[in-house]
Amino acid sequence: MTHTRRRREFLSNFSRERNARRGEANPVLDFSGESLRVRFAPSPTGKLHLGSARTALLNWLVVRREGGKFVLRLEDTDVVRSSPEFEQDIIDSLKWMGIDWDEGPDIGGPFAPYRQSERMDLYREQVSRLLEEGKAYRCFCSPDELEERKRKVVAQGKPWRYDRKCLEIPQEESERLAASKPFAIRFRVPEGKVVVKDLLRGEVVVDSSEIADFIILRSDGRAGFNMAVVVDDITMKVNLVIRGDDHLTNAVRHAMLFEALDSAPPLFLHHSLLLGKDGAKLSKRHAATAVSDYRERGYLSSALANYLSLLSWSPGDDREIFTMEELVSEFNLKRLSASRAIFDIDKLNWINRQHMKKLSNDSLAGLVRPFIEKAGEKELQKIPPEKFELAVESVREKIETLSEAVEQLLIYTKKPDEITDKALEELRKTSDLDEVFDICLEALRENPGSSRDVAERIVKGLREEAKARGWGAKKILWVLRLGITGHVIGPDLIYLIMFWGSEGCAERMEAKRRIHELH
RNA sequence: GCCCCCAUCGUCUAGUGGCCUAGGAUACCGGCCUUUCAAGCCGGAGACAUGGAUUCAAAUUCCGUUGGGGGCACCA
Repeated sequence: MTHTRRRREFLSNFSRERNARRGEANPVLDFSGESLRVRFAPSPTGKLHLGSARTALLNWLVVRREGGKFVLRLEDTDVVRSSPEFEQDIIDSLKWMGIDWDEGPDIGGPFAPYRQSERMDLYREQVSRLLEEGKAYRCFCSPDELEERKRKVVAQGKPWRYDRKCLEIPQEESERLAASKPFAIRFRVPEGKVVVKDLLRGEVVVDSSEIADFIILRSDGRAGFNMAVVVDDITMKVNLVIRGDDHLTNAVRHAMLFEALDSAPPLFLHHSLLLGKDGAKLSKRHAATAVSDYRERGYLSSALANYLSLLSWSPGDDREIFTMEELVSEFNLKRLSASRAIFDIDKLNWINRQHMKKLSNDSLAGLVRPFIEKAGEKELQKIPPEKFELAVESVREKIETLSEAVEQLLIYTKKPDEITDKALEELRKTSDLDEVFDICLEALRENPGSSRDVAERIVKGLREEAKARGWGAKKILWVLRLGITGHVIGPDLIYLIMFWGSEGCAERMEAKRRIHELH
């Protein structure tokens, strides 16, 4: 595991260097008195993706653990694909997950605005500066021309990279042409090796000849992504950039831009990407990808965050279930792994179950209720609160998500005489059916009420009755279940009796016996 | 194609040269429990990609190979 070694060496060098300067110790990160500033910068071109949520969570955990500020910045320069609805989804989803920010488009902050679309002048200013300093140049090649030249090069089997045609244009001519011809501005990539300091991967060295002169200002006057990001990270004083692996090569461009703008680059951490079962970047063809999808499906936010945190990270012991608070105190960058992470819904389901287990019946019932309303189950909504809580308690062990509770609870809305074919069949093949029915009804009538005691007494009594007759307990209890619910599966008998009361259960059994002629 | 990143059970991971006949979790299979479905408990199967090198000793260090991923846009 090369990465482990490199990361640890780098981390220890990093802290040693800093600590020596300050003369004090900090276990992981130390910015020489500057406070930590991290950012999460999604582009509102879709709902908050699980992978982005993981990035946001990583940033949040680090900053809440180490102290510092968390900045939310919207990278909405793509006017066509960006939309306010997606922006809202991102904000709602982050909040739902328990991720909060100290500065952002909704709450402002000392470096506002926090939407790139509102910062264009700032970018143009810096682009002009680069242009004046000869670190950038105008490119008059039209998209069609570029396409044409690219096609020719590719046809010869050579890799295409911008050919610097416009770099040859003399300064005066460039300025003259600028008045009459549309142009974009490209960054003039300097020669030499570029080093990206990455907390996870050590120092990544790339020769700048690998990088083409990229666009920093489009011909329509909008700044390019790389330029906007760098100007923002400088002006917002971001000193740690945690983002996906897919930006590692961009980091090389960014490092060059920081240098060109006379700014120290932040420290980077490029985490591995979230992948689907087949190993490709997680996308809709693998599973639902939006955080809001999981919210709607009845996952607990704490479970989703817990699961996401466990990809590429472990506490170093066998513990796996953490609340958000526990994650903040346990999370440590030193234990983050650089290897890939495949999304596994089974594990998420299990973790969700573990989180639901920790909830009281009362809280769980409260969380289930909205799912019933959304499902439009009127009958379930009519159940009075105490009964509802009881009903939820009776199904909680059976469900993996909150929404699954709805279908499980439906058993409590069945009419007294309703029965499934399967249940009828089971009853009809029971020997001494009439007698067993009578035994059940008698036990129910002799113990009126709906308390747990009553329910337990009834079931216990029926067990003894079966034993006395030399039957298995199943012979009687199976009929009791089918008689009360009309279904072959369902909650524990104790709960059924408590829910309907022994009188109610007796009525339900009689209704079925009469209407379906069970003898 | 070029550049970069990654590589332990199907999946998530523990593992920093001897505690490793590789540990845990999940999923899977079997058993127990049991009125059903679950849950729970017990057990089983299941991995160091590969070839070299260093070393008394390598999952762990180094090099090559293979495989996977990402990037190479007037997208972000």
